[in-house]
Amino acid sequence: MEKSYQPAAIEQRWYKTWEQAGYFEPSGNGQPYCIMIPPPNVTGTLHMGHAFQDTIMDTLTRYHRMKGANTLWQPGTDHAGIATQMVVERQLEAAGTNRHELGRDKFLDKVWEWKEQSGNTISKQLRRMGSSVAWSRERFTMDEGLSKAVAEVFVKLYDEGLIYRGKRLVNWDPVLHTAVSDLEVISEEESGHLWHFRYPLSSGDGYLVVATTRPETMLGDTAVAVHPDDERYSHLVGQTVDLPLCDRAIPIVADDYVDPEFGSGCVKITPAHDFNDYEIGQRHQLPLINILTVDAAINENAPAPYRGLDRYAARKQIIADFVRLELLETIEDHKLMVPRGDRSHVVVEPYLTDQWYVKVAPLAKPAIEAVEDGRIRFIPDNWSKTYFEWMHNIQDWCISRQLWWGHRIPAWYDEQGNIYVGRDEAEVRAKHAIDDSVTLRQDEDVLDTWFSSALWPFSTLGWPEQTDALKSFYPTSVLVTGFDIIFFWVARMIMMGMKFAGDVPFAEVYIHGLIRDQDGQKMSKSKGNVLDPLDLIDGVDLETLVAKRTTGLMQPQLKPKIEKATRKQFPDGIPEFGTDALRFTFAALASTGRDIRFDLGRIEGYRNFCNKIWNAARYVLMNTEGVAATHDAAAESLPDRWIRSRLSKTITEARDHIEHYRLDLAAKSLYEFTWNEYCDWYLELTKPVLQDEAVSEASKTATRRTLIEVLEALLRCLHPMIPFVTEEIWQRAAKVAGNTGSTIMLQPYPEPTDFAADGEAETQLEWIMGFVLGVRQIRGEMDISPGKPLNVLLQNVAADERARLDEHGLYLRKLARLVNISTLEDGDEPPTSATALLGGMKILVPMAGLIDVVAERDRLQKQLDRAAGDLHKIEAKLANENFVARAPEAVVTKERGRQSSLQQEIAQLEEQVAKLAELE
RNA sequence: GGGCGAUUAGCUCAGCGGGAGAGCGCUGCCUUCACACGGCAGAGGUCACUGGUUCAAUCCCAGUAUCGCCCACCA
Repeated sequence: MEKSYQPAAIEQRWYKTWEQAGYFEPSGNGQPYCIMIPPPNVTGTLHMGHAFQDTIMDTLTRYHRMKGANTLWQPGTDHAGIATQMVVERQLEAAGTNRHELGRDKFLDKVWEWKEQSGNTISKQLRRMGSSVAWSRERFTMDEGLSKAVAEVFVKLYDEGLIYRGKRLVNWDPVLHTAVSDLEVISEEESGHLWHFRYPLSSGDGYLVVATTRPETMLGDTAVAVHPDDERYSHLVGQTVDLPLCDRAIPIVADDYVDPEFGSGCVKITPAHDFNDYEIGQRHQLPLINILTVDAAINENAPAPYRGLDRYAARKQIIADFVRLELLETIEDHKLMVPRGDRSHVVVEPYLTDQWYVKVAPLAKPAIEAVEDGRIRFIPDNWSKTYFEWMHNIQDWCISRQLWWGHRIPAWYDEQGNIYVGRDEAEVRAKHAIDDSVTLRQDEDVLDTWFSSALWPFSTLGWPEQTDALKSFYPTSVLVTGFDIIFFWVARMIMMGMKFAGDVPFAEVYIHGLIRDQDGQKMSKSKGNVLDPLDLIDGVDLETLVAKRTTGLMQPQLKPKIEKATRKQFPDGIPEFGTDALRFTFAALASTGRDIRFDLGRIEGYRNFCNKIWNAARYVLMNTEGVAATHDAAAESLPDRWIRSRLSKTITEARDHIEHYRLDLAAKSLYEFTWNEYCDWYLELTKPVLQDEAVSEASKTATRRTLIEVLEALLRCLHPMIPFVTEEIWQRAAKVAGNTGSTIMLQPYPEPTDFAADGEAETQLEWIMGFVLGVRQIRGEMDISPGKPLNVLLQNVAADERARLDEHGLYLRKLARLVNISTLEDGDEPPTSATALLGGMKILVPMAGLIDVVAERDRLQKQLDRAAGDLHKIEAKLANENFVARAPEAVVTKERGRQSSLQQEIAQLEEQVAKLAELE
C-alpha cells in the first residue's frame, strides 16, 4: 500500500466496477427501500447543494442496502421549462436569430440537441460523487412514459372539474412573455415613490387625492374607492370624478378594503392591473381596461399620446402631465415590495389572460391530513408548520406557460373555440365524434415544469401502468430535499400522489439546510463565491479557479473584486481532497435543518481522517497477513476485549444516528472511535503484545484477529459515508479476515452483537489510560523528553491495583515508556518526585536533583485549584437540604462520590505541595 | 403584519435540566519501526442579555437585543 491515501488512484476505478457489476440496481430481495432523486435541471451542472444532497441520499441508500433492503435510488433529470428554454434562446440570440424565426418545431429540435449535448454532464458528476443510483431506471421528465402520465393526470383532473380554463389576472413576465405562478414571483423591498394625484370631482366641487406607486396604471382606472364609514367622503359615494389625461368619468365607490388611515383614504382602482383592484372591480361590477401590451408597453386602449410607450416611459410622461395640469399634489419617498420573475428578474405585471388552472383546495385537504396524522413525517418536524401554513391558504395553481419547451397542454380547439381535452387528438375526435373535416388546433401552451415534477414519485415507476416497480417501491421511503421547494414540489407531490397513486408518495421528508460559503453567503455565480464540488475532489489551481469564477459574469464590473477575494482566500488554489473527504464533510455538517457554512478547514480535517484510516489499515495488514482464521476468545488481551466492546457501542450509535437522519452524529461517533480509540489507543496497545516474545502465540493470534476483525467491521460501518477508501481497504482486509465477498457494498452493516460488550474491560482499560496519561502529563509539563525511559514509584496501591499492575504492566511500560514500576510500602519515604494521581493512587516520577520545584508546584497548584473549585461547588450543593431531599437518589450519591474523591485528591495534592515546599 | 430559526473557544459547529465538547487555528516538545494528511502535552468559554420555573438552568418558560429565512394585496 502507498504510504498515504491517494483518492484519485482508486475512486473512479471502483465506481466503474460497481456500476458494471450491477450493484446499484435493486436486488429484488428484502424490504423495499426507495429514494427518488430530486431531478436536477437536465442542462445543469452539479453544485454544492446537489453534492450535499446526493451524499445524504447515497449514505442512506448504501446503509439500507447493506442492511439487506431491496434498494432503489432512482436517478433522473427535469426538463426545467423556463430555465432550459432561456439558455437555448440565449444561444440563438448569440447566433443572431431567435425562436420565432426558427419556428416551434425547429426550436424544439435545438433544445433536444442541447439536452443531448449537455444532459449527461450532471450524470457524470453524480458518478464522481459515488452515488449508487440505479442507472438502468434513469428517467427524464419528458420521456414518453412520463409524458403519458402527465396527459393522464391532466385529463382526469379536467374530467373531474379540477382543471379549468379561465380569464383572470396572472403574474405576467413581460420579457419571457409567459404567465408564471405565484411561487415564481419574488417580491423584494425596493425604494420608490408615492405620487399623490388630484382627481377632479365631476361636480366641479374640488378634487379627491389618490396615492399610487404606479402612476402609469391610472390610464386603466375605472373607479376611486373610499371606506364606507369614512365620513369625509360618504356624501361623494355614487358621484364621479373626471379621470385626468383620459376623457372618462369614473365612479366613486365604497369598499371595506380601503384603509381610511392610509394616505388620503381614497384609492384609485385599476381592475385590470392590480390583484386587489381586480377583486374590488368584481364586487362593484367595474369594467376592466387593459392598457398594457405583452411587453408591458401602453396599448391602444389608452389615450393616443401614451400608446407605444414602455411602462416606465409612460410613467415619466404621465407625471410630467400631472405637473403641467397642476394635479400633482406631492411626491413621497416610499418603500414598496416589487414583484420580479425568479428567472428573468424583471418586474412582472398583473395581466389579464386566458390560462389553465388547477383547483387545488380539494387536493390539499387529504394532503394536509396525511401530515397531520403522521402518514408523512417531516424531519425536522417544524417544517410541517411551514407546510400547513401554505396548504391552508393555498390558491389555485396557474399551470399554463406561454413557452415551447415542455409538455404541451392536451387540449384542442375547434374553429368555434370549443375546448376538447383528451390524451391525444385521436382520442378527442373519437370521444366527441369529431370527424376529420373539422380542423382541431392544439393549445399552444405548455405546462408548468412543476406539474410533471409533482408526478415524479409514481410516473417514474411506470404509472399509470400497475408495474411491479410501482407495487414494490411506492410509497417511497424518504424524500431528501431542501426547504426552498417545499411548496413548489413537496406539497404538490403529496397532493398528486394521494390523488392518483392511491397513497402518500413518501413516508418521510428529510429537509436539509442550504450550503453557504465560509461567510454565510449564498453561493452564486454573480457573487463569485461558488465552489465546484469537483474542484474540491480533484483540486484546482488558482488561475483556473479565478478564470472559472470570473468568466461569463452577468455583471463584468464585479470581476476585479471577485478575483481579489478569490486570490486572497485560495492563494494556492484548492488541493485535491477526494470524494470521500468531501462526502464525510457533508455528512459531518448535516445537522438538522440549519444552513451550513462550508469551511475548508473541515474538509481538510476529514481528508486527514481518510488518510488516518488508510495508515491504520497499513499497520493492521502489515501485522495480520496470514493470521489464523479463528482464535481462542479466552486468549484475548484486555485491549482486545476493550476495543471490541467499544466497537459494539459505536455500532449501536452509528446505526441509531443514521436511522434518525443524524449523519453528523453518526460521522462523529465513527470518527472518534476510529481516531481516538482504535488508532490512538488500541493500535498502540497491540504493539507490546505483538512485539513481546513473552506473549503467547495464542494471545498474539487473538490480537491479530481483533485487529483485522475490528478494522473490517469498522470499514463496513464507514462505507455508506466514504465508499471508496473503505472498499479499497476492505478488499485487502476481507481476504485476511477470511471474507470471500466481492464487494463491501453488499456486506451486512455491522450489528452491535457482532462484538461482545465488556464493561469490566472498559473499566480496567480506563485505569491504564489514566496511568499513561498521568505519566505523559508529567513528561510534557516537566520537559522530560518523550523518548527518555523513566522509572516510577507508586504509593497507596490498592489490592486490585496490584493485580492490574502484574497483569497489565506490559502496556504501562510500553505506552508510558517506563523501565521500572515499583510500589512503595507504607512508611517508605519517597524521593523528590513529580506526581500524578490516579484515584487513590499516587504515581511518582523521581526527579532527583533535576526537579524544577517552581514548575512542579505550579503544576500541582493548578490541579489543586481546579479540584478545590469543583469541590466547593459540590459541597454547596450537598449543603442544600432541598437538593438532598428532592434530587434523585442517584444524583445525590454521585455527587457524594465526587465529593470524596475530590477530597482525597486535594489531600494528596496538598501533601505533595508541602513536600515540595521543604525543598525550597 | 404573521411565522420560523440562530446567538456556546479566535473560526466552523455539536451538545444539553445535575461534572462546558469536537474539528481547524494557536503554544511547547517529538524526524519513536501505520500515519508530519502524524504523535504527545497545553492555553483558550459569565454558553447574547434580563427576568421566571426548579433542589439544580448553557439547556425549560417569558421578554429584550442582534442576525438570518419564509409567508402576506395596504394604495
